[in-house]
Amino acid sequence: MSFFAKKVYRVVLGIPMGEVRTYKWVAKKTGRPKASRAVANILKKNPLPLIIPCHRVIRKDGSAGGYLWGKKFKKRLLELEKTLSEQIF
DNA sequence: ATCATGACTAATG
DNA sequence: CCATTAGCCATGA
Repeated sequence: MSFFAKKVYRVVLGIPMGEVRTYKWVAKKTGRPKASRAVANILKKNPLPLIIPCHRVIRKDGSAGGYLWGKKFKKRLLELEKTLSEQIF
């Protein structure tokens, strides 16, 4: 576990349910504004797929981006979280 | 140190 | 939607 990776996970863990952030946004929070690609690398290797909400990190252009279990599942999960968070809060 | 990889970004076609 | 080009950077071999 590198220092950079820990910061990435910590930042991603802080993304609220029903909301999304971009790889670039996460990169900037880690202090490396141009390391969006490196952020993607870290998330791909993330040790806790179900705990770390890496599905809330999407592309700058709005598309889902990649996902361990497929981008289409990623989109559905995001919509589910959005509707659920609206009902709960 | 060097090299390849990739869940990126931006621009272009 | 797809493909290419160039820039970018942590990671692992």
